[in-house]
Order: sequence, then C-alpha cells, then structure tokens
Amino acid sequence: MSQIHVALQVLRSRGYRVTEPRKRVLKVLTEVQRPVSPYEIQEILQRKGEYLNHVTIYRVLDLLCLLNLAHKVLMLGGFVKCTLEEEDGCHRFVVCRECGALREYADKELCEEENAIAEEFGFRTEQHFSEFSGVCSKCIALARF
Amino acid sequence: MSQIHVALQVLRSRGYRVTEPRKRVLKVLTEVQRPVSPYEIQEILQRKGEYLNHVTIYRVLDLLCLLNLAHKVLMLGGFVKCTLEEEDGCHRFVVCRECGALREYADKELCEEENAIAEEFGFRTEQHFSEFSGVCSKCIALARF
DNA sequence: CTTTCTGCAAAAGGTTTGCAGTTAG
DNA sequence: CTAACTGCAAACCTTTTGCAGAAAG
Repeated sequence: MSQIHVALQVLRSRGYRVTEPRKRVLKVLTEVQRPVSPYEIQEILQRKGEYLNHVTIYRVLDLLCLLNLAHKVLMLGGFVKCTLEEEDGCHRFVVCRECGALREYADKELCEEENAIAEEFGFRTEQHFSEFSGVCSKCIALARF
Repeated sequence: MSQIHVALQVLRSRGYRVTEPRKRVLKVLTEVQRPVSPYEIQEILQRKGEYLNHVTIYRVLDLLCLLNLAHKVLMLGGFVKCTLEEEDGCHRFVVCRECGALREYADKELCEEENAIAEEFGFRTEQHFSEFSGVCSKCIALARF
C-alpha cells in the first residue's frame, strides 16, 4: 500500500474525512521529501493548476501533525511527511544546514539516555522530538560552505 | 562575576559594543529564566519604565544567538539565556509541555551516538541542538493535565 | 441529510528593511 | 570623531478567526 493510502487510512480510522485538499497536501509532502511551508505548498499546487486556499492548508497541516502523519521541522520552519511507521513517541531528525535535506529516525538508546537525564531534572518524559544540524554528503562533496 | 558581566565581556571581546538595550535584554533573560518572545521582553521592560523598540529587541536577540549567549527555543518560540559555560557545539533542552519550564544541558555520550547515526546517513554533524518534551516535577505534583 | 470541511474576507501577529539621528569607544 | 547602534515608519509575511456554502459518508 502506498505511503498516502496508509495516511488516508489513519484519517478514516480516526473519524476524519478523506477530502480532496487533504489528499493534495499529503501528495505534495510525499513528493517533495523536504520541509515545505504552507505557502510553498500552495505554490507547488498552483503550478499543477490545483488551487487550495492557504487557510485550508494550515488546517490540513494541523490535523496531519496531530495524527503524527507529518511534523513541523522547527529548525527550518517547514513541514515534512512523517516517514516512520511506528515508534510513536520518538521522532528525530538530522538536518543539513546547507540544503535542508533531512533524515528522520527513531532510537531507543537515545530515548533511554534522555529519560535518565530528564529524571535527574525532575522531568517525566513523554515525546522525544529532536533535531540536530550537520552537513549532508551531497553538500560536503560540493563543498558549498 | 555575574552572568550578565560574562556575556558583556563576550560582546566586547568580539568587537561589539556594550549598549543600554543589550544590557537590558540580557537582564530580562537572566531574570525570567524561561523562554520569552521579543514582544514579551518589551512588555517586561515597559513595566519597569524602560522602553525599547521591538526592532531593537529583535536585533539584540539575533546578536545574542549568533554569539551563543542566548537560544531560540523552537518548541515554544521564545528566547532563553544560554546557561552553559562551555560545550560549544552541544545545547540540549528538556521542556515542560505544561508550563514551559526548561533545563539546558550538554552530554558528550548523546553527541557521540548521534554522530554515529548521522554518519550512517552520510551526514557530518556540527552543532547538536536538541529539544524534547516532558512534564516537570511541579506540574506532575499539580496534576495539571 | 447532517456533520464535517473548505473558501473567503478580514484581522491580528510576528518579523524585516531603509533611513535618519544617536551613542559607544 | 567615526563606526556601530537604535528608533521610527512602513512594508511584508505568517497565522488565526468567523461565517456562509460545499461535500463526505
């Protein structure tokens, strides 16, 4: 089953409707594979002749993030499709500071270490979202810095 | 030497001037100990009768972040004074999702593990900024959720 | 057919820019 | 004194809200 159909299934199973705008935003996120802002999504759609109001895009993204089907990449201020299948409470990114390329991963060991540190501070952890910056192999090769 | 004086010393040593607006913003960040937005800083100052233009505050914060004297907490969209003395490339936060309380820390082990993962993806890492969310002891006690 | 969702208009918020005048060193 | 910095006005971009009409199931 395709990436998008899995997401649509999640929508349906949680009582949300499968609508044209939601399918279009998911399609864009799946295709671009990099963080895109709401207005960027609108432009991409417009080039295909598929207009969506920006308010609608904001609302669709809110919903996708609520369902963990997408994430807001804080470092870059854009949204990406979530690429993990499970690992509910662990969403980690390495982000290339040059080109914005990113990889999502989950890691139990990191979670445990962070939990231990948090406990020392009197925190009980829940979600592990983390981002950290580096330079990807492409940009290293191009020596774009 | 006080927190603020250390920061002012950094400014001076890097060729930046020590000005009234910069001192005031640093003072606010040091006092509040939680993430505050530019406009919040302006309000806090106004209550003390110390007006600063919001543009100035934006520019001071940009500079402080550039020098690693402050950080933008992405999860909350506010700025905090950096509380680490060294550990240049490692700035990590646990953030309470209820009250916004946070703790900054650095951890070599986490950096090494993240480096290894990044390498697998073809990334060369540089800065390790990470944030993750939990609930702090105060909010656990108050059961505010 | 009814509830959920979208589009539109408008407002509210946040951030940036250029320039003239002020200030630190 | 002079380069660096601040304040102001205005523009710009992002995000939110309320409501009327459209569409999903």
